[in-house]
This record gives sequence, structure tokens and C-alpha cells, in this order.
Amino acid sequence: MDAEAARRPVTDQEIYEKIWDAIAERQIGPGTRLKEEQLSDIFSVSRARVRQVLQNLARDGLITLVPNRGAFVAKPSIEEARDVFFARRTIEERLVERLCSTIGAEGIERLRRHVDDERKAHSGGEVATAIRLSGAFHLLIADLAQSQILAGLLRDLISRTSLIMAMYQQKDVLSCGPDEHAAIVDSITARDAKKALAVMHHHLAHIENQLDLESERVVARDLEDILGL
Amino acid sequence: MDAEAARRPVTDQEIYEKIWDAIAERQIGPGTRLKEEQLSDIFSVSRARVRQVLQNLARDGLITLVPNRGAFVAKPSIEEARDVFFARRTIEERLVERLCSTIGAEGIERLRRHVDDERKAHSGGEVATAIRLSGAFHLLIADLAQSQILAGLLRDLISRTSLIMAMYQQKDVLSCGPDEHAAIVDSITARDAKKALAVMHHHLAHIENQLDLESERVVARDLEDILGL
DNA sequence: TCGTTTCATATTGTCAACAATCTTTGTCGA
DNA sequence: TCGACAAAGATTGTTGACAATATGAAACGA
Repeated sequence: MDAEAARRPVTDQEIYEKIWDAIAERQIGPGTRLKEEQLSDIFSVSRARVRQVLQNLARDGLITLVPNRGAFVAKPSIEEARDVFFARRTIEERLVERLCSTIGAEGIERLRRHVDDERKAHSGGEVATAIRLSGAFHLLIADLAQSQILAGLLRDLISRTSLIMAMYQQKDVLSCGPDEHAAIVDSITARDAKKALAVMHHHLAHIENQLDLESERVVARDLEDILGL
Repeated sequence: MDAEAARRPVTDQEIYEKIWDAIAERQIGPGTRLKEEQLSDIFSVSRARVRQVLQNLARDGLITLVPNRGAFVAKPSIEEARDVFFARRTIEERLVERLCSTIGAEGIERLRRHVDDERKAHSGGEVATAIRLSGAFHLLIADLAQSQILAGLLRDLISRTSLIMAMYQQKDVLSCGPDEHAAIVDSITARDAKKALAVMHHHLAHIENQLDLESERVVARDLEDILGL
């Protein structure tokens, strides 16, 4: 198995997602330093490719790149966190508003099925999957709203949100539950733009209010254990 | 002079801006291929650094990176163009709205001075400067609105807008004139959120409506002449 | 003992050569 | 004459080595 891993070249995206997962699942704490050689050893790729992946992670706000110092897992302040939610409200309220007048039957079907998937992962206790699906729901809305630009921007914001939740979310409170997502879908199905906008606003505000400003849990474990193939 | 240029190392940002300017000033036409070696010769830097700059340009939507093929100046379709304006309206309407309730006296002063600068460049016929300042005005609004996130997102959109205007704007029509910017500042000064939002909406719609869907001017000149130090 | 300077180490930034891939040109056959 | 195939050339992708820089430790002086 390991021989196979060494044979098949790993794509940049796989490396990106591996690190992304580790951050979103709270395995790599904010502020942790990511050394290039360390990562290149772990993934058995050259430093140049690691460097490229790090640049992508930095673009999406998950890590911070300090010149001549290296890469650190981003440590968003509570102000930055609120800023992210402000940006998300701005974009997503507009998206659901537009969706109400443009969505078709198959779009609604896709939304419903996604919420079902979320429910399963949620009740199954799969935290990482639940977080990922929760983000994917919001991305799905952007896709269906047929705005590639806003969808791309939202993708960045959702990545940042995952990191923020990893940092500040209170224990036991599991991301945004599927119920609120279901309410959003209902509003869109009814083509009630005003209500959809309000529900989305409430939903994002709800998540934001779950943030816990006190606990700055810093989990620093050995990278190899976490990312190791 | 050329000896000096060869001695002092050029920063990545300088290369980025040089290419950005060339695209925004319509000197490099959409679809033009940018070869790495060609650029590294022109700027006397290694291909590795050129490559990095190209990645940044691609992130901001000014060029398209095709695997194993290279970099091409982006050729945004009219649909993408409209999408960019949709995204800008979404973000900027919210920004001016917020500005009306948060801006201070010194913020208003900065806006007024900026519009003055724009007027000078505009009447002076400095096209490139006018385009740059016009974009900077919108960025200034984002800065003053104290949303680093939206400001960053808007920065990308403004880059894309410059390219779109280079491609689709009708001749003789010079970007967004400073007058509409002045009207926006007036509304903000009056703290009339509703009006500020409307004026911003009108302003962006105005620019969008200036787009000419027919003329696809493709100016392909020798890169060395344009970018040469 | 504390602060400062110096040196060794570790890490990132840069580069030029090599490998892989794609495009173009030339040739052959129908 | 046209199309398919093959080789040559050009261009991007990748790698490992070297240079520049920052960090941390040790030595020194007050």
C-alpha cells in the first residue's frame, strides 16, 4: 500500500485538501508553523510544489505567509471572524434572493437531497463530514444562483469560516445544523425572496453568535501523525 | 540607465504591475499568449519568479493558466462581465450603506480629495491613471467601510473590471467619470444610506451599460516593445 | 545576573539544468 | 490533393543545489 503511495504521484490538490482537512478538523492548531521541508518529506514531493500549495492556502486565508519566515496556520482575530460573517451575509443574502426568482425544479431537488445528506452525516456524528457538507450547502446555493464570481468568492469565505469555527466554536455545538438549511430551502421553494433573505440572515447570525471569544484552544501535535500517508 | 535596471533586482510586484498596466492600457490584447521565457528575458529574472507572478495574475482573473500550455491574457465573455458587475453591485451597495452610518469627518475628507485627484487626471487625459484612480476610489470606499474581507474581494473584481473595460468599452467613453463618484460622496456625506445605495447601483449599472458587445478588438503587438525596461 | 554581541544552525528564497508534454512541420501513402 | 503519422522543436513542469536571511545559543562584558 505504501509502495503504491510512493509510486503514484500526489497531486497538488490532494496535498491542499489534506492540510485543509487537518485544519478544519482542529488537528493543526492556529499559529502552528508549517515548514516546507517537513511537508515535502511527509508528502514525498519537492519543496517547490509544497510552496505552491502553501500559496494557495494563503490565498484562501487558511495560513499566513511571512516573508523569510515561513507559513503559519492563520489565527483569525474575533474582528476578522465577524468581518467574514459580514461578508458572507452580504453575498449569501443576495444569492438566495436571486435564487427565488431563477431556480428550477431540478435545482430545488438538488438542494433537498443535499440537506438529506447533511442530516445523515449529522446524526451519524461525522464531524468533519458534517462541516464539509455544511459548507458545501452554501456553495451549492452559489452554484445554483449562476454567479460564478460570487461562488468563487464564497468558496474562500467558507474556508475561512471553517477555520474560525475550528478556533472559536464552543464545544458540543455542532456547526450549523441541517434544520436551518432546510428552512432556507423551504423559503426558496416558496419563492419568498424576503423570507429567504431573512432566514439566511438569521442562519448566519446564529452561527456567528455561537462563537466563543474566550477559549483559544491551541492544539499542537506532531504533523507527521496527522498528515501522514 | 539600462545598466542600472540590470543591477537593481526587480521585485515581483513591479513585474505584476507592469503586466497589469499593459493589460489595462489595452496594449496587450485578450488571448495573447505570455511565454515564461519571453517574460523572464524582458525583466531579466528567472522563470521561477515569472511563474509566481503569473499565478498571482491568474488568481486575480487577468490571465488564464492552461496546464502544459501556458498563460494567456483572459478573454472574459460578456456573461462573465455581467457577472462581475453583479458581484460588484452586491458588495459595493452594502459597503456604501454601511459607510453612511460609520464614516467620520476625516474619511469624508479623504473621499473628497480622491475625487479631486480623479478630476485632474481625467481632464488631463491620462487614461491609464484615470482608470487606476477610478478603481482606487472604489477600493477606498471598501477600506473606509472597515471590511478587510470585502475590500480584498473587491480588489479582485476591480482588476477584472479593468480588463473587461479594456475589452468591451466603447471608444471615446472614458471609464466612469468623476462626477458620479462625487455624487456618491455627496450621498455618503449626507448619511443618506438609501440614496447612496441607489447612486452606487446606478453608477455601476451605467458602466455596465457602456459595454459594447460587438467590437472585440484584439491588439497583438510585440511584448518587448510594451513591457521593455 | 542581566543585557549585548557574535557565531552556528535552520529555514526560506532563488536559480539553472533536466524531464515531460504539447505543437508544429515534414513525409508518406491513398 | 488530402489526411494520417512521425519526428523535431519549443514550452511548460519538476527537481536538487546554492545563496540569502532569520532564529537561537553561546560567549563576553558590565
